[in-house]
Amino acid sequence: MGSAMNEDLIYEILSVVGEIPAGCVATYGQIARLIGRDKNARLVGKVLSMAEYYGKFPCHRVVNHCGRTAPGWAEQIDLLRREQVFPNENGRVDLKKYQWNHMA
DNA sequence: AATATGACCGAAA
DNA sequence: TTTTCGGCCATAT
Repeated sequence: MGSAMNEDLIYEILSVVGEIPAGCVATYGQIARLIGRDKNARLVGKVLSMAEYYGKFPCHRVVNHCGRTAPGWAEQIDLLRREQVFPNENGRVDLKKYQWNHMA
C-alpha cells in the first residue's frame, strides 16, 4: 500500500518540480503556491526529501526563499553548475537572476 | 496528549 | 534596514 501521506499531493508537487527548466531554480514556497497551497512550503520540502523514492525529478533546482541549497546535499551545487547556475561565494543562488518565472 | 523538529515563508515590528 | 514571530503540515519523541 501507499505511504501515510497523500500520494496525489506528492505527485502534484513532483509534477511541478518536473517542469522547472534547466538553468532555473524554484523555491519551496513558489511550488506551494503553484499547487494552491501557499502556506505549505514545509510540506514541499518534506516531499522532496523523499522524492527519490517516487522517481527521478530535478530536485536540485529547488532552493529556499533565500537561495540557499539543501543542507547535507553538497552535490546539488555541482548539478546546478552543470546547468550554468552559479552560486555566489556564500553558496547562495541569486534568485533575481535564476528564479523560474513560469509566467514568462 | 503534548512538545519539538524540519530540504520553509512572509508579514509585522 | 534587520530582527522577530506566527503559521502550516507531517513526523518523531
